[in-house]
Amino acid sequence: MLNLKFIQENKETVIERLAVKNFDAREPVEKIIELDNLRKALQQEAEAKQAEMNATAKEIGKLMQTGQKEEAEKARKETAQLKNDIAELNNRRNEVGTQLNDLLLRLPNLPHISVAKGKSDADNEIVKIVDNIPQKHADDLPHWELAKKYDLIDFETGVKITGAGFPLYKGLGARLQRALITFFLDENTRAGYQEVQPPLMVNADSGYGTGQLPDKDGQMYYVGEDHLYLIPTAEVPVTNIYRDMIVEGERLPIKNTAYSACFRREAGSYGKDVRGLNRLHQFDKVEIVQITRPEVSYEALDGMVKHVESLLVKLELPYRIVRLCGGDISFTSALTYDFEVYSKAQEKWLEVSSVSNFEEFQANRLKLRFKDKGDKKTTVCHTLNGSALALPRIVAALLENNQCPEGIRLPKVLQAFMGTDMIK
RNA sequence: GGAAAGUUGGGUGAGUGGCUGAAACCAACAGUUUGCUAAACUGUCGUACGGGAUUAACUGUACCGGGGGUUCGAAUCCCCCACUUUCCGCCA
Repeated sequence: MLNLKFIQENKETVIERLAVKNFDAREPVEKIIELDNLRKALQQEAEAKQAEMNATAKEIGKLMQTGQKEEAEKARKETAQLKNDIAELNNRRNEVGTQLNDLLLRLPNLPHISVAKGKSDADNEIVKIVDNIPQKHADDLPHWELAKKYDLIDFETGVKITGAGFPLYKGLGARLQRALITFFLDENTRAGYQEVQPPLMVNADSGYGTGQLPDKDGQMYYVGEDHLYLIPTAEVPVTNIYRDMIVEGERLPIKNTAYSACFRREAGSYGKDVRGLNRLHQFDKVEIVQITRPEVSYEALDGMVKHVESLLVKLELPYRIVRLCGGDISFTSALTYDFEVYSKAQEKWLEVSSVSNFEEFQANRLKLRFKDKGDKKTTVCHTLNGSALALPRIVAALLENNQCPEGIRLPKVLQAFMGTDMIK
């Protein structure tokens, strides 16, 4: 959520910058300013009357105590009109406040100044691409066939148990999941991220805190009976650890990493790129989250990008780093780098990580601020997160790229976890 | 699923209608004292939204789980809801 004062003072900038995200903000922004001004006026009027009311009430109290019943009675009668006025003013203010808040919640984050306008992922800028892109051989198999051949993943049984998009991992396939999760968590911990294991369901407050609600309502699985949402990413519970907090400045930056299963309904995204592991309703991911002082958040973002890159290097996967254009960047993000790995048999780039700086956007909703020792003022933090990494497409690329006549070679860093250097 | 108790400031915890934005203690911060440490003492010590010239002093209002009500006046009384804890039941 954008800061109201900022919108007031930078109306045109807000509209221009949101246009980069292909979001026409003129109408909502003007409405927001109008409502905010109205709210202030109503507040001032109501508070002035309330102050008068409070003073009268105090007086009545004194009169009663000193036994001046008649005077008290007289004063009491005078409060009736005030009371009505205040009630009416407050009603109007609440109405205005609700409308205002609703508009604010639906306004996307401003893209960083460096973000280019663009329509879709076709306009993203490739900032780095490695040069060892593998060539497809005629007899290369896509990962879903390799998974079957080596009995690693059973999609059909997943369908039987639950439905499409819920694969059953088996044998070395299951072990590979465990190996990757452990590897990622170990690497992230070594890089200074404290490991946490969060709940897999969250309440609505948490959903609003990180911006999934109301924007992504309908994309999350909802457990109606208990009003809980299955998390689409560990970002949600982990970032919400710090909701409604004023942290000590010296604790920053806060760095957390968490493994979680992730659940996504993916409503409306059928038809394309859904084969095998490319798109699932349930998948495993290890996430990294940072909470920083505003002035260093872009440094932190660079650090996270470097870190994620190091994971891909260690896994010996061909990758590229993409800087998202305005049209492809998410509702909540100011700047996002996507990591994609090349999957040889599909001859396709697969997104495996998205590393974003949300600046104040989430922190405003979360009411996440910090205060330095001896300082009176609180400052809103910046929040960032990234996948490090999402498993399914990593697995897809590992299987496809490392297939050879003898089986599937495993990168060195996974061999100890897997107990073998080759899936046969 | 059944029953009971509870939800107050960073923590513990007092407070059953006006003098309570909230005692006391602890923690924290600043200072005095001190050869150093410790102790002692003094002071400061919530947040949000307004006003004040958008950075001050100062000042208004709100906030004691959330929402509504009674009242001139509510942390305190009433209603609804959420959550937490404990006991019983069930169960990994």
